[in-house]
Amino acid sequence: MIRLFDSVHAEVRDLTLRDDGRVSMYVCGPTVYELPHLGHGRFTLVWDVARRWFTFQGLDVHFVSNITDIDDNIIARALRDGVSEAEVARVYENEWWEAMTRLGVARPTDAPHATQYVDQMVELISSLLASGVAYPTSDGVYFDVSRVADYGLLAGQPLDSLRAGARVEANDEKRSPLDFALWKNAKPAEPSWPAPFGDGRPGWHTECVVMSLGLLGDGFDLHCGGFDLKFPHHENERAQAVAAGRAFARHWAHNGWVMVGTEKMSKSLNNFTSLTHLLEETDARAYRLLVLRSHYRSPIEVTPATIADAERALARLDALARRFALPALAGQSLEVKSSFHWEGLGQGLLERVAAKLDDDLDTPLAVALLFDAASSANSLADAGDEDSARGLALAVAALFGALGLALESAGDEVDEASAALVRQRDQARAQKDWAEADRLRTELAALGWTVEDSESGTQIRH
RNA sequence: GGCGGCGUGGCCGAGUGGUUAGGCAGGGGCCUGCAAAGCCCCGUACUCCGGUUCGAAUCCGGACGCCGCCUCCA
Repeated sequence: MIRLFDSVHAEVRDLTLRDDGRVSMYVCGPTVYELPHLGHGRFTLVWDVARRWFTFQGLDVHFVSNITDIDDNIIARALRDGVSEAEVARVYENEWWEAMTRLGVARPTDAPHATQYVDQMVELISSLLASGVAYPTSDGVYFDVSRVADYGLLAGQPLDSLRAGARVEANDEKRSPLDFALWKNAKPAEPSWPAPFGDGRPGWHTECVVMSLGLLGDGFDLHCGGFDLKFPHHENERAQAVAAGRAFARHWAHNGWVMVGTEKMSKSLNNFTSLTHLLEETDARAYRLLVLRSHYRSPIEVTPATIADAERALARLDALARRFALPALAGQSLEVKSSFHWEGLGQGLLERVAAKLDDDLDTPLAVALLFDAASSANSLADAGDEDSARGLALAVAALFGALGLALESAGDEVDEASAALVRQRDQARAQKDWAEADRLRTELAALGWTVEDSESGTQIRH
């Protein structure tokens, strides 16, 4: 049984599924109007890991994550850049998938676009208007939060105290400052869609509720996203579903944010670092390992120092992969437990790691166990027990693969000039000409190579 | 103001009422022609003040500090 912290109940509880053996999960995706930042990288990695783990454990996962391709920010960006909204969305959606590919985040089963669900949004809004839960104003259609009895469930506060702290500016036509826009009336030169209650475009909260219910159906299993979406976004999604008489998510899970120093990385603080930029200069696996080494609900700091730390830890794992010539795993493919052979030490490792991951995705402890196992594998091999060592190392690679982290056993490509130096060095060493051997090592080092001697001769890597 | 989270050794970062988290960096050793990689050993930490307990970093109370949500945000 997989257990997960549920944001509504504020405790770890069993992940009970609507359909046995199948998980339906929705993760709020990006609004595509700029390059993805580190926070996007965090949440996609966290939920990619969750999805991969569920899959590894034999569950059939239906993973939906949307692309919001119409919204205020996109319109503003289009105006600034002098291009169409569709063009802004196209450009930044491409950047998004490019970054996801580099991060090794597997494609969602479905990645719906908001603009392709407008008809269903109009339908929902019409029904909410008909039942009196929604009301029109001069600039759009709003949702009356007082009509949902348990509004505030996700916020963990009753409506009154939420209202008391409301920072939204007063709007005479809104019945409550917490009421939110379901539909924004068309403005000149802005994209709009026809609707019986007036041409316009959908509000953000309406997009996600329609897409999640549309693709996963009523009472789907798990709704995920960053903590900052818990309220008001997820609260408002849920409110619409409840008002429409539809069962919404059975479980809610939220991930911690990325910190910049002591502050949260966020739009309003304008302190975000582009994920695209990070991936241009570092091994994307380092970010994944950094994410895996802290709990998904804790905040993390992503800085050159923490990334470098992760890169050095990664080097240790790659060295293990080279030593045992472990197969490359992960990438876009999702691993499944049953496709590996588990026995002996590997079986024991699997059981211990699985116990941690099944318990609220405790990746930091799982990773600690895997590093321990890596040391054991090396130790066993040093002691001459190659079979046990290799079995354990294979299990380590399989489990990292399950989490989407591919260990690299392939050496770097060696150019002919460097290869010639390697041959010369082997010759010098065979003749015990240590001075020449050391000279050649220095020469290789100057070309950026780290030299390692082995039974099969000089090996070099970057 | 309401609600929630956090404060761990040089750094990152877990965790349980009593026994080594793990990684990085550092020191010593083994291995090596010398290295690299690997292995072994080493730090005895938990904001502060009370309390509960045979025993608390881990439970309770308080103080201090920090952060988040109640606008947009992953």
